[in-house]
Order: sequence, then C-alpha cells, then structure tokens
Amino acid sequence: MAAGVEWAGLDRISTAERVAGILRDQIETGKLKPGTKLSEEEITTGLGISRNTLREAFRLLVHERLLEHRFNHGVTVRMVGLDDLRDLYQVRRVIECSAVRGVTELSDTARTRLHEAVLDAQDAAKEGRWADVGTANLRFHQAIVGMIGSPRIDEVMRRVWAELRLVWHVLDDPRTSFERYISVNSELLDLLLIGDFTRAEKVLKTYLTSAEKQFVAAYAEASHR
Amino acid sequence: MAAGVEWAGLDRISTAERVAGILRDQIETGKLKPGTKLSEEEITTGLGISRNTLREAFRLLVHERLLEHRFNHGVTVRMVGLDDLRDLYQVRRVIECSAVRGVTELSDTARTRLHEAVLDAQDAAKEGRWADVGTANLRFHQAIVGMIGSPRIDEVMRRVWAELRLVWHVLDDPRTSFERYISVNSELLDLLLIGDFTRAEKVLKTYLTSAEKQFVAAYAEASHR
DNA sequence: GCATATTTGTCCGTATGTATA
DNA sequence: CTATACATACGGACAAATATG
Repeated sequence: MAAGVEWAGLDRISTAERVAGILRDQIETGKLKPGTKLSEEEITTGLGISRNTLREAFRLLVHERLLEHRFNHGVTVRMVGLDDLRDLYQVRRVIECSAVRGVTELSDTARTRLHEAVLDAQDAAKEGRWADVGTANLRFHQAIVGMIGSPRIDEVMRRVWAELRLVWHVLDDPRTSFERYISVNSELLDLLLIGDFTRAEKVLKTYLTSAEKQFVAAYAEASHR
Repeated sequence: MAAGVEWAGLDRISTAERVAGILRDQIETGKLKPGTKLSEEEITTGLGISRNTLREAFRLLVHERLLEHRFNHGVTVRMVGLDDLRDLYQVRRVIECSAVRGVTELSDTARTRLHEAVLDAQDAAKEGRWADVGTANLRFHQAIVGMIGSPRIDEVMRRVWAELRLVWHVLDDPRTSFERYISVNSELLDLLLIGDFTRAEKVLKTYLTSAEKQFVAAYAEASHR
C-alpha cells in the first residue's frame, strides 16, 4: 500500500468483508433476487479477487441468512420459506411487544426517534416514495426495539429485518402494505405519548399478527407462481 | 463412496466445524480461559490442519462470540465485560418472561422437559455434582424458552448461555449460586403446573434480576483481582 | 530508537472428491 | 461415460504489522 490515506488502524476491513458488503447491498436493495445463483467464477473475475476470499465472504452472508448454501449446487440468494416468515413475525411479536410492555417512561431519544420516523413516513407517502415509507417504518420499529436498550437484541432484530426485506422484494407491492404502517405507527406513537403502554402493546400485537397473516397469504400465492 | 456406514450423506461436517467443535468444547469446559491467545501455528501443527481451515474455524467461533478478533493481533478467548453480563441478563429477562407470559396451556413436552430438569437438578445436588446441577438448570430454562416454539429465539438463547458459561468459569463458585436454582425452578414448575402464569412470570423476573445483581457483584470483584 | 524474528492478513494454485448435465 | 462446476482442504508466497532483543 503506497502513501495512502491510511485508515486509522481500527476500522480496517478485510477483503472478504468488503466483498460481503457489496453483495449484501445488492441483495438488500433487491438487485439480486431470491433464488439467484451466484457463480463463483463470475464474481471472482468481476471483482478481481480469489475464490478463497469469495468463499469467506459467502460464509459471512450465509451466517446472516442472506445466502443459502445448497450442497453442491453452489450459493444462491436465500429464499425465505413460509415457516421462516411465520417465525420472523413470532420473533417480532415477542421482542417488540416486550419492548413496549417494558417501558416505564418514554425517553427523549425514543420519543424523537419515533416521532421523526412517523413524520418521514407521512412525507414520503405524500410524494409516493414508497421505498422511503418502508425505511421510515423500519426506523420506527427499530426505535421501539431500541427502547429495551440491549445491543444483542438490536442485532438480532437487524437480522430479522434483513430477512424480511427478502420477502418484501418478492412481493413488490409496496403501496398497499406500506400504507397501513403509517396509521398504525402514528396510533402507536400517540398511545406511547400518553403513556398507555398496555393498550399500545395490544395494538402492536394485533397489527403484527394481522400483518403476518397478510404476508403469509400473499407470499404463498407469489411463491407457487 | 463405497457401501460406507460412515456419515449418512447429509450430516457430513466440515473440518473447520470439527475444529470449531474442539475449541468450543475447550472453552466451554474452561480449559481455555478468557483472555488466552490462540496461536495459529500452535493449533495448526497440533491438530494437523492448514491455516486456512483453522481461520475458518476461528471465524465461526468469533461469530458465536466465544472468540475475539483484533486485527493483526489474532484471536483470543472472549472476555465478557460487565456491560455484556448485564445485557445477557436483560436478554434472558425479555425472552424468558415473554415465554412464560405467552403460555396459554402447558404442552406435554414442555411439562415433561421441565419436570425432568428439576428432578435431575435435585438428584445431582444430593450427590454434590454441582456441574450437573448447572446443566440441569440450563435445560430447565431452555425448556422455558422452547415454549415459544421459535427456532430463531432458541438459537439466540443458545448463544446467550454459551456466553454466560464464560462468566461462570471465571467465578468458579458453583455451589452457592447453583443451589438457588433448585428451589426457584421447582417453584416455577409448580406455578406453571397450576396455571398461574402471571405469578410465574413475576417470580422468574425477580429471580433473574437478583441473579444478575449477584453475578455482577461477584464478577466485578473477580475481574480486578 | 533500531534491526530482526515472528505472527498475521491476504491471496494463489492445486489436489481430491462429488454431483450434475 | 465424460465434461463441467463446485466443495473442501492443503501448502506456499509475500506484504504488513507486531513483538523482541
């Protein structure tokens, strides 16, 4: 390495992780669709890296459940099954409801994060930026989980949402599903602001259960097509 | 492959995972103590494997938070900090309490698993097998978490307990802490059997909070010695 | 502070076995 | 059966960072 900018030691990143980052991005933005086969040769020559390094990147993403490793069939972008989808919502119910239930007092940071997420979603909806509605909704629920204040739980949920994005990209009907988020989230925010945590938990749980049903139905139909 | 009984095709395991298993065992049984540096050369020659393979095993264990990786410094057995310890108990509170709270009816499998764990712990305690008391206690709480029925949550909790074992090995005072488990667990079992889930949740939460306090205090003292 | 040895990070080429077209 | 593509594992090379005398 010549007289480079020299990264300050700490945040140096391995090649494998950089490659994993590139692929992760392509998957999360939907450029690489579930089921797509990733050819070793194509990527190694395309990125100018060795097979060994690529395999390490693959391993990282398989651990994040973004890629699937079928035995001698190579690596493919993960296809989330119906069982997985149900489990993902089960995890959301357990964690998010627990977060709301455990609140004693809404912290300032939580309040602003929730508030901003709701406003952003409304703005985005007005202008028809449905993808932005989705990310704002994500931030809203991340803020809810963040109220627990547990790094480990935050990390688990990041993975859950990464998996759910795979589902959303298969559905590609952002509008109908994302519009519901807005009203539910602002209702939740109101309940949290007035301190009615019990009712907030109920609303959240009901919403998550019905969202699960909706997605399971839509996903089941989309899958066998 | 000829008519081999050997591995039945599907559950073939990679060398990296086998090596990871060996190291995991050494860590979980306390033979490799937190802070120990793992030399690549030593292990590759000791186990007769290549560096690449070992590094893959390292990667797996780093992912499980049993090993720590500092760039250009290699890997060491993870040292759990006080913040981590508190977070681990926070995760237990959220998940385990949610599991108890969410029960509508105790399933047969859950009942037998809980019952057996309590009996095993009592037997082991009578004979002074404190390590076995610990594993029986672990099985009890795994059974509680299992009531949720979520593979992802089960996996998360397996990791949580693996991290907690690192703490317990630093403390090495099994008796005083494990004796409490027995009475609390059998009380919990009774409450679950009579269907008083609300009270069971309270007992569990109280226990976990007090256990956290106890361990944090003991760990803080053990650390700066 | 300096020179040297050791360790780690990265990447490559290859060998063997297996599954698929 | 052959050719192809992939999985796995090994050993080696070389640069960069670190430890050591």
